[in-house]
Order: sequence, then structure tokens, then C-alpha cells
Amino acid sequence: MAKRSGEKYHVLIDSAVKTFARTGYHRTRVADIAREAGVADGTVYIYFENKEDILVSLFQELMISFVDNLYCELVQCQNATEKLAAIIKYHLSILADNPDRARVTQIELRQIDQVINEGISKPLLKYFQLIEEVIEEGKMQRLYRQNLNTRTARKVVFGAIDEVVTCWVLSSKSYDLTALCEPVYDLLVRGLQEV
Amino acid sequence: MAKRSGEKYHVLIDSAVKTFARTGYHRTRVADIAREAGVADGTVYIYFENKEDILVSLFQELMISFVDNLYCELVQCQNATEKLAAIIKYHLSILADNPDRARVTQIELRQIDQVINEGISKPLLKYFQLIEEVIEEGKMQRLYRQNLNTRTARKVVFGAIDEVVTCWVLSSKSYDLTALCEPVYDLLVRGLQEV
Amino acid sequence: MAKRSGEKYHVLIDSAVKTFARTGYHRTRVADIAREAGVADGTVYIYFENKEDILVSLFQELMISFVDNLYCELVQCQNATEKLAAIIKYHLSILADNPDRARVTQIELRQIDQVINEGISKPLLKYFQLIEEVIEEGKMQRLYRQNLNTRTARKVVFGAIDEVVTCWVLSSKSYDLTALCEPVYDLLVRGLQEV
Amino acid sequence: MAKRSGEKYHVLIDSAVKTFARTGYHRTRVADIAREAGVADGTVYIYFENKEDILVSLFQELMISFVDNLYCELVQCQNATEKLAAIIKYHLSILADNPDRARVTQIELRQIDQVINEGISKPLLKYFQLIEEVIEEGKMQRLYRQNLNTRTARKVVFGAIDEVVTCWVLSSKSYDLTALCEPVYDLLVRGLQEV
DNA sequence: GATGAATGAGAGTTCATTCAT
DNA sequence: AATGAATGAACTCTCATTCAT
Repeated sequence: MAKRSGEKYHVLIDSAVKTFARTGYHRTRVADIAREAGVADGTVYIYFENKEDILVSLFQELMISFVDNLYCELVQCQNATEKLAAIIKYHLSILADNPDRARVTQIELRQIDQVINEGISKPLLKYFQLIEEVIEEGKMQRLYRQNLNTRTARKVVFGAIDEVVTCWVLSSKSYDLTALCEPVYDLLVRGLQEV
Repeated sequence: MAKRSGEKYHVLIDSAVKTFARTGYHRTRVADIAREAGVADGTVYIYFENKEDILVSLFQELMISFVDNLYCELVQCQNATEKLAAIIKYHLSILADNPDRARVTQIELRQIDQVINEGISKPLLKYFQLIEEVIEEGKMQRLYRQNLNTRTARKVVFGAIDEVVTCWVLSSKSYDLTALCEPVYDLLVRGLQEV
Repeated sequence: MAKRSGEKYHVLIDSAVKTFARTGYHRTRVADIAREAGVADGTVYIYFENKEDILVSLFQELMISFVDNLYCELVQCQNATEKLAAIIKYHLSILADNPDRARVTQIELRQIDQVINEGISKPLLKYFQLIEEVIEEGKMQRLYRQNLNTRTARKVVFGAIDEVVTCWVLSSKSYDLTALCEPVYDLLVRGLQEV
Repeated sequence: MAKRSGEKYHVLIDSAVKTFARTGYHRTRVADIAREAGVADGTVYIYFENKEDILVSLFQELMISFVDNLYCELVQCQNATEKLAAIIKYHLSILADNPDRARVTQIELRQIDQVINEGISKPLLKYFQLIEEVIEEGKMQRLYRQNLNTRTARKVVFGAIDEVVTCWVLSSKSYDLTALCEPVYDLLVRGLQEV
């Protein structure tokens, strides 16, 4: 039923990002997004199933392009360690450049009900997979410890980056996020590396 | 105006934890918490300002005892590295033992509005401080690198632990969370240590 | 935000008059007005800010037309004394013909909070002004005493008419209100007149 | 069941006058009156049936002493015209001296439901009777017109005085109310008098 | 496809009143 | 007589969603 494409669809996604970032998901009324997009309230329901669907769709759009572009970056890297650096850099840069997107990703997207989480977790899993592949590759390349539990390592890596971004968002983005690429990389790579 | 103490206050806090964990903050009606606590709807408003105040108060109660007890554990440790292990162990054990509390902490508490965040961040900052003190101590004890940025290191440490818990909660707590103490510690301590 | 115009707006005003007259302002639920008007509860809030706004708007509507029509009557009078008679006659006739309106005006409208009074007093002031102009005119035409304090005279005139209506409303409108035009006029005009 | 006497009863009446004057009847909580009186909420219900009973009792207390004292003033007057002057003077003076009482009488007391009105109207009727007796006396003494309708005249007299007080209350009591005794008397007495 | 007026279920909150102590 | 914690009915207002135009 929901169209999920067309020019207005993307306008609505952008308006939703902006509005959610400004007001928060629960405080945002569907009418607010419609007004921001310059369309009527009812129009929103041509493109989305319901309010939650806007948040989920928005995340999928963002996440798919995020993973796609990150993938492009990674193929240009020589080894797992370079790739780890690329992941951190890409993750931090993208969000540093898109503060609205950062707020939505770090704060608003965590406001979703259990059930809907699945819609969100699917594209996120792709990202997790990518990280795990890099870790596996590092182990194969003897760069990382063999006894490393890949899944746990991925959680540590993602959790560290994620927390760094969240702190930046909550600090009202008052400093340069990308400056943290180096120290975060440093901490994580040592944790992973062969002694 | 809100009483914020007394036997019923604690009964209500417990009921709120249980109900939020089961249904999620936004889906929970104040009446649900009241029924769970075996009191009338109006009674809730003798002890709390409003619905949000329940969530904030609940977090403060949990966090204050969390930090207090963690502090007791830490004074029994010999050095920073032992303390880091203690932090990870304590953090994971507490939440592993209190699944409702874990769900509320990891998921529901992130559903709060910007402004109210302050009520939440204060007790959380105490925890962050504790972690940072351990890192500083490690640097003084020459266990950790001198060029370590304490704040960033804290974010990495907390982010890693936090993500590990979140994944466990979202996995429906299907495995033993405390089993991850070792590998997480391993990853983090290497990142911090002197080469 | 409130629309304050359109067909439904007037239907709602009428329903509110009827319902307030029947049940009283405080005993009336917004849902009662909605049902009387044959619309959904929420529809009321498209046209009015809140419940109080209904009462205030209703009064403004009534009062504005009251003053406008009274003005038309007055321009047809030859002198101040004729005008005084016209005011009394018009005031009593209108309310005698609209018992619901009379009840709302005399009883329910006095149930409003200080602050909101301003919304009410503005259109009422127009009426007061009209009365004062007639009194001034009477003084200029040497019909009324020169040492008459216009403001006080207005209060006496309005207070007298108003009380007559209130008593009629409280008596369950059991007699002909317009029969009092003559005696009231008689009493007031003598009070005003030159000896 | 309600005690309606004793020291605390009068303290509560006074607190109610003060609180109703300050906040308005509907905005006042029973708890507010209790706090103002320095007693527990439940204590109010030892002395009064319910919230409305407070307002009604308060009015009866005020009105009974009002009429009693006015009666004392009137017996000292020689004729109806002196008595009319005494009524106006007494009415305005009492309320000028008790601004809280004035506000409650003029504004808050009009906020009552139809049914309860009866409780209020009884003591008020005594006052009306007194005025009517004076008018009748005036007619007997050939001071006032024989064709005067006593009831209507009473309404005009009371309405005029009442409106003068109401305007004063709504003006935040910014001028001397008793200064209006003369002009009001002047207007009313001429209306009543024989030509 | 687009509109936006209308819907109506739903929930937070208040507060008069009660009653065990 | 006095207390004040507890009650729970009541009601306003919001806002996601629909559908006739």
C-alpha cells in the first residue's frame, strides 16, 4: 500500500530526519513532518504505512547507503587493520557531517518498540557483518589474535564507536568528532592485535 | 510536592521497572504501574510528579546503588587493571542478575526527552567518573599508556560494555552474559596497556 | 490554531449555548457539546482552543451582534430618552426571546476566571460605551442633569436592567420579562432627568 | 453530620473567604482552604458537608450578619428616604472595608449550581425583603410614587448597587467605593420619588 | 495522486472525599 | 476531634489515521 518511492518520498524522509532531530520521535507529530515537507497530512500515508514506518524506512535508507558506501571504502584498503581504521573514520565522518542524521541515529532510533526493532536491525546487521568480516580477515591475516571471539570483538568495536558518537551528540556537537578517529583506532586495534 | 520516599515509593519503583521492562515505557500506562503495585492510580501521583518522573527516579535509584556498590568492590582491588576487571564483572553481573533492570537501563531509559536527560545524566556521570579515575590510576601506575586520552578511553570502555549488554538484552537474554567478562576485559585492557 | 469560523463553528456555538444553558458551564463536558452538535469530540478542538475558549467565543459572538443590532435601533431614535427606552426594550426583548442565551449570559458567563474575563469584557465594554454615549447625549440635550456622573449612571442603568433579567432567569422565566420595560424605564429616566 | 460551629468552623470560613477571593471558587482546592486554616484536609469535612457547602455556609454567615447589622442601622432612620441612603451606604461601606468578602460575594458566589442557589437565595431574600419594606414604607409615607411596582423597584435598587460593587471589584478596587454613595442614592431616589 | 477536515479512542492527571489510626 | 494517605471517578485534550472530494 505504501509507495515508498518517488520524489515526495525522499522529501518526506529528509523532513522526517530534520524534524525528529529537532523535536524527537515521540514529540513529533505526523503533521509536523508533513508541514516541513510542504505536503498535506494525508499525503504522508500515501508513502508510509504509519508513523513508525517513517522512522524505520528512514533508518533503512540511511543504513543501506551507509553500508554501501562503507563497502566501497573498504575494498580500497590493503588489510584488516587499514579497514578497521577506514570503518572508524567513515562512521565518525559521516555523522560529523550530518548532525541531524547523527541525532536520529543515536537517540531517536533507540525509541522504538521491540517488534519494530526487527525492521531496524536488518540493515544494522549488514553493518555488523561487515565489521565481523574485517575482524575475521584480520585473524586470517595473522594481524589479530587467533583466540579472538569475533562476535564479542565486533560488539566492542561497534559499542566503542557508537558511544563516542552518542557523547558527541549529547554534548551538542561542541567539538570535532573526527579528531577521535586516531585515539579510538589506537585503543581498538591494540585490543585486537596479536601480542 | 512528590514524596519520593516511603514503603509505597519503593513498591512503585519496583512495579515500574517490571512494567517498563515488560511493555516498554511509552506503551505502559500509569494505571498499569499502579495495578502492578496494588495501589490506586492517584496514589502514583503522591510519590511522583508525573510519568516521566517515574522513569527518571527509577534510574536514579538504580544508578546510585549501582555506583555505591561498585565503589565498594573497587576499594578491594590492588591496581587499575584489577579494577577494570572488577568494573566489567560488576556491570555485567548486576544486569545479568536483573533482566528487568537491564531492559529498562539499556532500552527504555534511552526514550527520554532531551531536557529530562539531565536528571538521568547526573548519576550516570558518577559512573563515568569512576571509570575515568581507574584509567587515570592506571596511567599513574604505569600500567596504561601515558598518551592515553582518559575521556576517550572511558567512552570506549563504557561503550563496549554497554553494547555487549544491549546485544544480550535484544537477544532475549539467551546466553550467559557474564561469560563475556573475560574476552571483553581482554580486548579493553590490551587497548589501554603500555606496549 | 483554532479556526473560529465556518459552518461547524456556528453549529458548535449554538450547541454550546444550548448545553451550557441546560447543564451549566462547569457541569457540561466538551463531549456533551460535541454530541449536541453531532460531531466528534476532537472536532471541537479544531474550532476552539479549549473549553473556556468556547464560552468566551460564544459570548463575543452574542455580544457583537447584540451591540451591532442595538446600534441600528438607536440611530432611529430622536433623542437620548427615546434611546434609553430603546436600550431597555432591546435588552429585555432579546433575552426574553432567547431564554438559553439569557441563562448563559446571566449565569454561566459569570463563571469565568479573572484572566479570561478580558476576552469577555472587551465586547461588553462596547455596550457600556453605547449606554454612556446615550447618557452624554442626554446631558447635551439638556434632558439629563448636568452634574450627572456618566460612568456611575451607566452602572446604575446597566445594573438595574441586568438584575431584572437575572431575577427573571432564576424565576424559571415564569413571567413576561418585556412587561418590565415600562417600569424600569420609568425608574431610570426619572433618576437621570433634569428636575 | 457537619458540625457547622466551633472555633475551627469560623477559622475555616475565614480561610475560605480569603482563598476563594484569591484563587476563585473552582480553582480553589479543599486542601488549599485546609492549609490556609492550618488544619488537615479531612478536618474540613467535620465542619462542612462538602466543598459547595463551604461556599453556601460562608455566604449565609456573611449575609445573616449583613442583614442583622443593616437592620440595626435602619431602625435609627426617620423615614424611607433616609433608610434608602442608609442601605446604599451600608452596602458599599461593608464591601469597601472587606475586599475579600466583596470579591467572594460579587464574583465567586455567582459560580454555583442551580440547585444550591436555593441555599444562597434564602439569606439573600431577607435582604431583598428589607429593601422592599423600605420601598413600601416610602409609598405609605407618600415619599415614593404610589404606582411604583415594589418588586421591580427593589430589583432596580439592588441591581444598581450590586453593579457598582462589581465594577469596583473588577477594577481591582482602585478607587474609593464609598464615594459613590451620593450619586447612586441621587439616581435611585429620584427614580422612586413622587414627582 | 493530493488534500485536510473530521474522527474517536485513549491516557495522563486532578482532587473531592473517605476512613483507619 | 483530628489526621492525611489513599482512593478512583471524571474529564480534558491530543494526534495518528481515514476518506470524501
